[in-house]
Amino acid sequence: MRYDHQKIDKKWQDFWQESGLFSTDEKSDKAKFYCLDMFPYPSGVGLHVGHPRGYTATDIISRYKRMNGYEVLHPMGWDAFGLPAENYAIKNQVDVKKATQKNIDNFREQIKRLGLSYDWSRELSTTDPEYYKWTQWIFIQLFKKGLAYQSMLPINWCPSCKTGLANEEVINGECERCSTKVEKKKIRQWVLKITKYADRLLDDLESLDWPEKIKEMQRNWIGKSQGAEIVFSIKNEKESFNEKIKVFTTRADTLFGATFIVLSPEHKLIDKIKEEASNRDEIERYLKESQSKSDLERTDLTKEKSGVGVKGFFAINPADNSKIPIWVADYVLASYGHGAVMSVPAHDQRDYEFAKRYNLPIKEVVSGGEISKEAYIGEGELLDSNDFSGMSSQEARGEMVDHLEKRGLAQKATSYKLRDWIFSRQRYWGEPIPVIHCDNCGVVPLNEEDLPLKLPEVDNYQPTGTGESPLAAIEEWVETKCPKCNAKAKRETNTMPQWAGSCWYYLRFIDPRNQEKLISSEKEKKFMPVDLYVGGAEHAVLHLLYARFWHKFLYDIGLVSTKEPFAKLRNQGLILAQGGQKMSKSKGNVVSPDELVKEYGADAFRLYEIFIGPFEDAVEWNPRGIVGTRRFLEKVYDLELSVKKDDSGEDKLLHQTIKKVTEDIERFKFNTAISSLMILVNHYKKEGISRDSFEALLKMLSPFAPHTAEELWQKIGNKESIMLCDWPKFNKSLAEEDQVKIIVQVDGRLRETIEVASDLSQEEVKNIALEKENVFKRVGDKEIKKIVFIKNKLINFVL
RNA sequence: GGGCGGGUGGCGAAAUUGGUAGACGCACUAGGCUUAGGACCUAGCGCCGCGAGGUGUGCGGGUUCGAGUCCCGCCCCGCCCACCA
Repeated sequence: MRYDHQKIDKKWQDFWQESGLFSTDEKSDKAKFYCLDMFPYPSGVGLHVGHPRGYTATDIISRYKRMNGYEVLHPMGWDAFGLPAENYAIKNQVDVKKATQKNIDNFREQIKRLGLSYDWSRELSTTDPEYYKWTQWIFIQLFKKGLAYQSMLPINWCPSCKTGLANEEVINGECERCSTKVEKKKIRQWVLKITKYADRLLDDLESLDWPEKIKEMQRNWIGKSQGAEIVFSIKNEKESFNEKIKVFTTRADTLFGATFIVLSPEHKLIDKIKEEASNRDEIERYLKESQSKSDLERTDLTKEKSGVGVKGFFAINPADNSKIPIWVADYVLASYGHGAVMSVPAHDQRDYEFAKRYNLPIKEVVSGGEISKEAYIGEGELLDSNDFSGMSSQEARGEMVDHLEKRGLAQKATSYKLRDWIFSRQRYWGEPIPVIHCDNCGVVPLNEEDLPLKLPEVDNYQPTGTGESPLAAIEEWVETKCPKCNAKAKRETNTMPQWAGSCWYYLRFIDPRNQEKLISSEKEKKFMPVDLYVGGAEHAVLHLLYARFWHKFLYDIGLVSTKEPFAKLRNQGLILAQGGQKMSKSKGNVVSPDELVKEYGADAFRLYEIFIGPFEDAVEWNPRGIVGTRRFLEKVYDLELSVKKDDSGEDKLLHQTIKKVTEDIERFKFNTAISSLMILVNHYKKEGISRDSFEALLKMLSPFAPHTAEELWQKIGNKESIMLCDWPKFNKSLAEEDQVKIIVQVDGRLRETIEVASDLSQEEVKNIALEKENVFKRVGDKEIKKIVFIKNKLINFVL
């Protein structure tokens, strides 16, 4: 075998490492290009074939951009805090830190064997105290600005992981990691006020070159709706009790149809009225029942809605002062709006179902539906609504609020689905939250010069399950002095969630060893924003929203100069196991790159990773597929033996290929770029190749298959790395065809193709075409009604 | 239920503005080379048909000289969200 990939891979990987060709020159005056991968969580399983799909893409772009004269920043690091490492360590009785380091070392080796052009001098890990020092620093700034606060909250609690979870980590009522049913638990939590940034997070999406799908997911997650708050008075029969509650609605126009009020079981008013309600026991029973339900059960749409009426009390509908009943039902969420709704069964499907079940009145106030069958949620003309009757529902939406606003009973309001970010975890393996609880001073942040607050060594990472982190058991760490008054005080024992470190790592890559600051503003200005960010779509509302939030905060405190961190985002599609299943450790169908790289070489592997299908589509891994890209590389390798000494003039296909490959790289269409390189190589194999063409071919190949390209580049006598070459330019006139194939159709059906000089006129083409047997025998002496002619493409005789 | 994708050979897939459907690759078939081949070379490879030819991009209709591509109606699959008032 001439093409000894093992030797070649090693030779060039060593060369690149020593040459420093991948390191970014911060002082360069070239235009910068910041090309970033979502850094991996270094799991114990190691790399699987899904990771390198994105890494290969960014590597192609990075190498391509360097050849186009850019100073490229292309770093790699490790998102290494988090539950899996901790769980693994508990299970296998090993040291988390050591286990994590081992995983990192393994990942790094695996990645290096792929010949990816990372600037390894910038490598970082979120678990390094020199790194998390600044994560903690950011937390302190958030705290100082009032954006980090404590709250006793019924939080999502995973009884298996024994920790609180963010809303985003709860999937269908189950823990994202271990699929245990999530429970509600009230504990003290640190919360970040991401809701303060809701509007900016929403509005600035417009400016981003991101997949529309991801932007839409973020919009939905933020879930802004414009509507109104309407005030309902709550009274008892004797009218000795008089309170007011607010409800949020997007359909103020249907107010005359509000026939009852529904409170969520957690609503504050319930405590005040249940004692006096004549069916107190019934209410208590219902509250208990819904409290014991998990989120999963409460939101199960297939189940009938349940609720209980509050007897002895009623609400006043401010539209017509009618008395309407009050109900408690857990289909109303405490966490949205004001935790209470005005129920308009005629025009809301949920209220409709509820009213049907409990025989509550259904009053139609918007025309256009068939209320006997289902709720009508569309627009129409108002009915039965006093002065508003006859008005269009759209118009009434605003008018109704204006009208009530004069009496202080309503106002325009905006509601969001986005909740504040529950930021503390009752676990060990995360960044310690750098605050101290002092009896005199309250919560006091650490002095910045005392950062990093290092994680103490422990023997036991078992979560306590009491809502306290394992750190709470380390007395000598917990007991400390207040930075303000020097009295005895206790450290916060909660840690930050996994997402913390990934919220700002892209900044640290720009200035990774800065001891004084998180990032020098000079360097930040030079390299931000990230020009291209590539990773999986599964981070659409987690990492990508959190990072944008932190970035905007850092912008507000003057640390960064751009409003958004990631200018352009692309998602790689999943690589599925054979059979279309997701690859996972538990299914045992994870394909590792190691053996493939060993058997076929890094370049064949890289090529197959992106030749397999469109970059953003999910594809099934076909273990045979790599054979094709391997054969292609062997063909290229053998071409070197037949390179002709003399240059044989114009090479049209070469220039067409340069054009095609260049455009395809820019458009992320790597699969078709490779296919056109294959066509070119097949052509040369038959026709022979000149030295100039071979050099151009190698340059084009070098971002995709860098080891092979370097080796052949050297073999034909070049001294310097091919990386230092300019990207080949195509000659426009050469890239155009001077002979074209023209389709000849009769009545729209293909009858002949003719090859003629380009740019012939209709008349010339017509005459040539009509001489062809397949054409004239069909045309015969029939009348040609019309000729459709498209230059260089087609002529169609319509009879 | 809502949002976003998608449906093209045995398989992964190509196909700027409507203009040769199936490029490129895998698998397969035949022949060659060979002590041997899971290597290589040559040819073939949507379906029906010996052939001319017909037919063909989820299904049904439409626009057009011409539709994978545009319009109307339906079916199916994937992902994400989901009692958000």
